[in-house]
Amino acid sequence: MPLMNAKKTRSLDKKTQILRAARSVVMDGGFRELQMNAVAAAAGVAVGTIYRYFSSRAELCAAIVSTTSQREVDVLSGIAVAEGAPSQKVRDAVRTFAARAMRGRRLAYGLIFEPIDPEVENTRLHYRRAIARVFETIIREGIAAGEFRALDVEVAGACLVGAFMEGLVGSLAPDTGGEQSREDEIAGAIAELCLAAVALPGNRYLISESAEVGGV
Amino acid sequence: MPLMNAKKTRSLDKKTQILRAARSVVMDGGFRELQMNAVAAAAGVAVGTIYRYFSSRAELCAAIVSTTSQREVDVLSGIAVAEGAPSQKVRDAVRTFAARAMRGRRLAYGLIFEPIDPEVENTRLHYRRAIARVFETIIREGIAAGEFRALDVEVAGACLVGAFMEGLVGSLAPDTGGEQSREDEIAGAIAELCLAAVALPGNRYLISESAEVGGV
Amino acid sequence: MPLMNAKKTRSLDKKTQILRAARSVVMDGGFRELQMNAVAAAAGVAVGTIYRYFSSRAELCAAIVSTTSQREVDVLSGIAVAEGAPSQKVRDAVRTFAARAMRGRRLAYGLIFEPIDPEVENTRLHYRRAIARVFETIIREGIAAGEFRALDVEVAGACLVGAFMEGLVGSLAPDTGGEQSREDEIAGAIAELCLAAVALPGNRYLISESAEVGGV
Amino acid sequence: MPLMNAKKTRSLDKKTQILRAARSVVMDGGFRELQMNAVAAAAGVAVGTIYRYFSSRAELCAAIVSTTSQREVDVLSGIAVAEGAPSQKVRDAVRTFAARAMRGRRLAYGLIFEPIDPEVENTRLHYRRAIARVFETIIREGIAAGEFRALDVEVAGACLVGAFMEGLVGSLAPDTGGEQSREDEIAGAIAELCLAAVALPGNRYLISESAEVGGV
DNA sequence: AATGAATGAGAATTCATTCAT
DNA sequence: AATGAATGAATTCTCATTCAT
Repeated sequence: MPLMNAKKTRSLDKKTQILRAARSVVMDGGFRELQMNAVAAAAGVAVGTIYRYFSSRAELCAAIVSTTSQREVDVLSGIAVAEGAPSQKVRDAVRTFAARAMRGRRLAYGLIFEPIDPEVENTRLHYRRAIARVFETIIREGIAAGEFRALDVEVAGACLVGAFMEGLVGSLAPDTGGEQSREDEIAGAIAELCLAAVALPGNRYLISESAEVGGV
Repeated sequence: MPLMNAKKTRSLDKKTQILRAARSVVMDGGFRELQMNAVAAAAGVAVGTIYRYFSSRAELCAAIVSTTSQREVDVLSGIAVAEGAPSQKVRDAVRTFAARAMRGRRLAYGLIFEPIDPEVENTRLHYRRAIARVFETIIREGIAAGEFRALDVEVAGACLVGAFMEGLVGSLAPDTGGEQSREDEIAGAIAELCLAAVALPGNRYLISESAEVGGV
Repeated sequence: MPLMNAKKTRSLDKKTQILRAARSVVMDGGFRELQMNAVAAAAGVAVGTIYRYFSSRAELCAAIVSTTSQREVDVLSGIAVAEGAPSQKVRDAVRTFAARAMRGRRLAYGLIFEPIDPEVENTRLHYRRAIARVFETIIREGIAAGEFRALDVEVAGACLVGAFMEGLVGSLAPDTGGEQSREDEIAGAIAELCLAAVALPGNRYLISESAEVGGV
Repeated sequence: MPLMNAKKTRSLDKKTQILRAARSVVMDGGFRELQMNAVAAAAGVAVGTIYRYFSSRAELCAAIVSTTSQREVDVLSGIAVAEGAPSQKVRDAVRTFAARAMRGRRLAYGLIFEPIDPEVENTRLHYRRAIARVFETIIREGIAAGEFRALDVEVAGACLVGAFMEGLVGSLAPDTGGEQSREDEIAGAIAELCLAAVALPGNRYLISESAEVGGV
């Protein structure tokens, strides 16, 4: 039993190791660069070994999408179900996602937007929807709490995701060289914009006009 | 002279014919499916014929991006420079883009988001930025007119593009089967959300709260 | 009749025009660059027109080899049958060929050496042999006249051709920039070497040892 | 360690196997016939396998030129630096080259003369020059030893290479069917001619006149 | 279980040749 | 007779997948 556990552990380790290598390859060059040879080299294993753990390239892609996205979904879900005002949750969610996405811009982007392989499309869409759904939850709560307008929740969820993804990792700031303050500033601006997109005009969590005028 | 015109016209026709076929291939399967054989088959010409008009696959991709995007940029620019309140322009731009994007969802989406080929990337980014810039123009005008908040214009432009692209052609409504009214409804909701994202709380162009509450 | 003549003349003109264009293309880039489109462009005619005069690319190649080589054969033959000492004829033949080959180095070289197309191989070999045969004639005459050694005439003919072709247009002097004196000098050196290769040691046409030692 | 050696040996074997197959393809039809499919078929491997060992067709060509030529250069160099009279070295070099070139006529010829690919041209010219240089070395030594005339060494080197290559594998004796005595005879005749081309008239290594007159 | 050499289907591109105008 | 657009076979190179060791 301990032996089998050891084996299992070992196997899991190797699988993880491959998955991490694959992820780092995608971070550098997008899914286009996810070639089995490259992953094998990065993971320090043979190509054949990858196939012991992933039955095909498509499955490896799906696994990357799945595990990476799930982590984001989990983090965001944590924010969504916590105590606090929905308005503040929108802010937190966006800023949290921002902070995580800034490292691994390419991967984050690919997960949400880049069409990879017809076979992986379902997985990708699944998690993209999942992320949108977290926002939908917050929005729903915000509407109930009288902080947000009465929106079409699905539309709003998708829009928020699109807005901050494009704001964060899209055409904007393709590489600020890791300048932290600028990234924070952008993340903050995006968060405010997302909040404003759904908030009721009178929402007290909105940055007051005067403050903003003074601030920027 | 008429002969040359005829020739030229013919040539253009064939080029257009290939371009259209290529576009339809992309609409169905994304740029990944843009294989020369497939385009040739779709256009009803031989593979070699494509190369008379486009020197490489990359150039064909770029031509698709370029012509299709330019049309959208033009349409949006027309809205941006017209007379009228910036708030209304945001609405119009989003709704116009929506109406156009609904046909050719996959293509419109691909043009903005899908990484294609390193060689075509510049073209794609160029037009993506161009579309964002149209919105920046409107936003700048809106700030000056006291309708919008004092935003980071670049950030806001990108976010709006992301928001409505994702809202329109992303995970949402992968195919409503062309049900017009539903599509209009969504486009309207997105437009309001985009406007709210940038508008000053007191903006008189915002749909009044009461009306909205009653509406959904 | 004059009309038909005119036509015929025109046709011949066009054929010649194409042939010349083709030759110039080969001069620039070797037979590898002899593409029908390139020839058509250079000749100022349509591709299809080439096929009215030459049934295939191979035939066009053959025609280039044939006409160009025949001219060289004729010139060399003229030297071979003229009055004079065989020793002097070797010198003259080499120097004459040299002068002609220097312009159109690439073509001259290609005619003798470059394998083109299996279909053209026979033509090429024919003329290559023809040039060698001219030298064989001179060599035979020189042996009879007691100026040359009793050589295997065929071997000697081939060697002389190889020697001066390689000396003239091969690795040596890839481009002297048209410096005439240097080219003449090389041609002279090659001619002496070729003569020495076949001459009897006591041959009075050989440059005297003392002169040479002093000269170089 | 033995394992790695075994691996390495195997790899080398396969690379060699491919290289040999490629060489035999060139021997049959020149570099023009060196198509990846043909080589794969001849080597009994898949096309992709070739690319494991040679990154491109050009590199495969270059490898053929390089390895084959280097061997010839080495053999000739051995003769050039050995003890003995320069006159005898010229004879030996030519005869040795002849013996080796007779097998693989087409390849030997191609290595020196056939333009292959712009990318491979440098490699080919490098070895062609290298072979010429070996002869230059001998010639220089012969001049110093008072056996050869005071020649332009570069010109003479090139001419000798051209002479014996053309004599051996050119238009002459396209296939004697492997009749050894005839081949030897030709090689001998070429060697004498090459020697005479550079020797001083009184050179005692030259076959005496009387003997020769009687001989042929 | 791990390896990595071998595989070969597939994709882009070229260019001689044809043929409707 | 001339045109030149169209053709498509041929060729190089790639990379996911397999399998003997």
